[in-house]
Amino acid sequence: MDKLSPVDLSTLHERVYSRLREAISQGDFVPGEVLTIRTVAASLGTSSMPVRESLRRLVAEKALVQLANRSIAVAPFDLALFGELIRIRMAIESMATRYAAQKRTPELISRLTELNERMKAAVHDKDVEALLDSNKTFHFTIYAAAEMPQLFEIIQGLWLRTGPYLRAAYRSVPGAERHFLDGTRVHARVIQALEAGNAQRAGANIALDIGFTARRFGPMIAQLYGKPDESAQTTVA
Amino acid sequence: MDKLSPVDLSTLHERVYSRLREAISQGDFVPGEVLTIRTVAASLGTSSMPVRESLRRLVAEKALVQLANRSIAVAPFDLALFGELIRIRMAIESMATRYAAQKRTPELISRLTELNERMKAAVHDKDVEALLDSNKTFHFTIYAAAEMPQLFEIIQGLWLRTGPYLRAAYRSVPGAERHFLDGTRVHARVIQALEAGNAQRAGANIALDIGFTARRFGPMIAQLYGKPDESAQTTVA
DNA sequence: ATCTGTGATGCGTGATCACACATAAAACTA
DNA sequence: TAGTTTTATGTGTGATCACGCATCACAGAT
Repeated sequence: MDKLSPVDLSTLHERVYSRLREAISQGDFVPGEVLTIRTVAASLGTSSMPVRESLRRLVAEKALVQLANRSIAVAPFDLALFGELIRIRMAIESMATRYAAQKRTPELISRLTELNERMKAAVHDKDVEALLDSNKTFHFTIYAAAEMPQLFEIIQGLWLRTGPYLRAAYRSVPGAERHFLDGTRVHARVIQALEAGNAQRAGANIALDIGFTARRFGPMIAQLYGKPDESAQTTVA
Repeated sequence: MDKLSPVDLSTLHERVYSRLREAISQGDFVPGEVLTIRTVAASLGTSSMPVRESLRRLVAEKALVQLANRSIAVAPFDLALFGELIRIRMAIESMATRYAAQKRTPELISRLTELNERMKAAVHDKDVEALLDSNKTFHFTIYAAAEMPQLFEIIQGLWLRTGPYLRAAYRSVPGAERHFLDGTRVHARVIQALEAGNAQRAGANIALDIGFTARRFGPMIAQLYGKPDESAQTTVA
């Protein structure tokens, strides 16, 4: 009687959480959009209880923010905050890369080169979604190799907060693929440094990768999703 | 008509959250202890609803863990995890210190020297509680000076997870004050480096401070709170 | 024309309940 | 007596409801 595959025994609020997290991560919501419990519950076909807990968890992870009204909204874009997060990401992700360099294996190198090839192909095909996915996978493959689960989760939290903006920018900037052609070159240098066991150079290039894309798309994001006053300033200036 | 001070408009689950967080941070619970919703609710005089949300938030912040049974417990001590958190703390907090060095002011230097004097006095008085508080305040005064709120909150999260163990160790190790005599000396070097604007040296000394205390008390914690198998291994070895 | 009180509506918050599952004590069988 | 089944207790989960607060539109007053 072992014909039965194991049933999904996750709780409802876990599934709701995953769905919401995925949606936020992919930039499906516009920054600042208010999420009401009842509405989300209705559209997901559940009661409000699981939605409440999911929203509160996402607020704790700072993917969502709680307004003074006590309503919950997608984190609005803030250029200063974005800049700080990028600086933190540069420091933390290059640290993870340095650790990964110490634990490198031939398998890691070959997997990374393969992922970078896939990314080049996505650039050629102008397939934005595949591009973003291969880029993300490339980075997280390195961070996983560091074998520091806590650090890995911190990085995941940071991607959850910066990812949506970058995805939105990529999608709306015409010819954004060109930028990633340079990205694959930086990735190649990362692979090279990892293979040589040069932790410093590998980490520096990861930081370069992050900082470069942020500088390239940051102002674009501010224009897309900036607060009224910010965009007003931009328009005036 | 400005005689009226603003009333407290926090929600119940926020207050419950604060209470629990404070209790965890001070090591009032023993690692691994199971917290049942109904029990906590009863002892706090509320219904289960605010407790549920607080517990879930603390799980999201990894101060508590969710067991396979779905019950929620205080995070048990795990030496490998503790070691990783310390390594992360060394990297991140020294980074924050380097940023603080760039934004140093005379007021910061004088406040830090004052805090360090208070810490010396606590060592002399063998006042463990005052010792821990002045130490924590010293560190966070530096991190606040970096003016990177997101980084500050990440560090707070890391202290929430390593703090309880260290506090417990300090309290149970006889003559733990002696260790902090060395701590004040390291702190003095941090102040010196900050005053001189030597970001690298300031950061390195903060890392030294963290790593040193962790190495000093880590094994002690393992013996106090380690899992049965771990402590058995320790006893055998 | 501007400001202010009033009502309606929608939402978050917290209490309560029914249910399912886990654990362990108790009863039963071999 | 040892192993197995049954029962009982307790706990998390999710649904539902009552309440209070925030927001907005509208009407009346200044």
